[in-house]
Amino acid sequence: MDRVKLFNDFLSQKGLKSTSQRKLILETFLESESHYSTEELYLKLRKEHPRIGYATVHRTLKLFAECGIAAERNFGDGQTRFESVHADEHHDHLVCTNCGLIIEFEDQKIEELQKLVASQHNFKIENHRLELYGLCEDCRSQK
Amino acid sequence: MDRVKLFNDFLSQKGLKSTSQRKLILETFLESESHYSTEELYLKLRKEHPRIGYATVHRTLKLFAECGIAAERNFGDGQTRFESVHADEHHDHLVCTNCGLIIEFEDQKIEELQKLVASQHNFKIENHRLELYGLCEDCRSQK
DNA sequence: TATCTTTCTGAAAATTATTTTCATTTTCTT
DNA sequence: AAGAAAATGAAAATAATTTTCAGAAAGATA
Ligand SMILES: [Mn+2]
Ligand SMILES: [Mn+2]
Ligand SMILES: [Zn+2]
Ligand SMILES: [Zn+2]
Repeated sequence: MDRVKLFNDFLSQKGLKSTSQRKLILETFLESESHYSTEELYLKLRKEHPRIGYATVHRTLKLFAECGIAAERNFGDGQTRFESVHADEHHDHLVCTNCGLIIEFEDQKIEELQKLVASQHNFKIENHRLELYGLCEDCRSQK
Repeated sequence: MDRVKLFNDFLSQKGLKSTSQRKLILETFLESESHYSTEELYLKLRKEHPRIGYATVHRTLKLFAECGIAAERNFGDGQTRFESVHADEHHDHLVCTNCGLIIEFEDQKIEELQKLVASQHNFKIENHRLELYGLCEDCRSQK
């Protein structure tokens, strides 16, 4: 896997150490394409590895973000979430306010229009967030 | 002022009371078009009204949001901000990551494309947030 | 391999924004 | 004016995140 190598390179470049915990956390993080909060990943890990510490999980997720293999997200539920980043890909989110479902999308026209808006204000965009909150297909029909 | 009436109607409809603090906080909140955190508004109020309590300011801002005359925003600095809402208007934000400047914009094409994305996923949008982070004109030239 | 230095870990404490509690005060209805 | 209901402000509680710190582990060096 490529992101495992990216992380290992990041660690050695920073003089940080490769530990069993970091390997485990990265492996589990990459296993699913979830948008994990620290709490959620910690609880998942603890099932198989009861000795793991919350602080270690959190610190490691922050390292992933610093390294660039993960991105921090906030969907307004008061918890920072981390999602795996795929090389140079970008996407935005549809978030179901009823069941929490997260759908990813990318719309090139919207991206272009954002750049246009920024240039109209002499603004240099570093990053952006676009989130559409509402009801997903299932939750709509259940009403 | 219209939003003063809106808030008073909201209070009486909910069986809540009109107090000197609520009047003062609303008046000060409406005075400027800022994006206030509780802390910021509290500090501003305290200069003239040292007896005002932080909790009262915060509770009142939440009431404004519930009433619909204010909206809660999060620009990623860890503080919830409140801004005055103008009837049925909507806007998104450019946020300077260097000086904190906030520029408001509305782009009808982007809004349309958002609806299109949502409909492609059978998603019913309730609300959305679009924030473009980067450097404002001044901060760009100072680099 | 043994030793040494540095970093890491996990538990607990600290921090920070927000929310709640509660005794007292204020509003506003009889 | 009296009573009921709600509001206030200070302090405590809560919750997510971050930091501290003593002991453990990694990995460089001899
Ligand atoms: Mn995502
Ligand atoms: Mn605004
Ligand atoms: Zn749903
Ligand atoms: Zn700026």
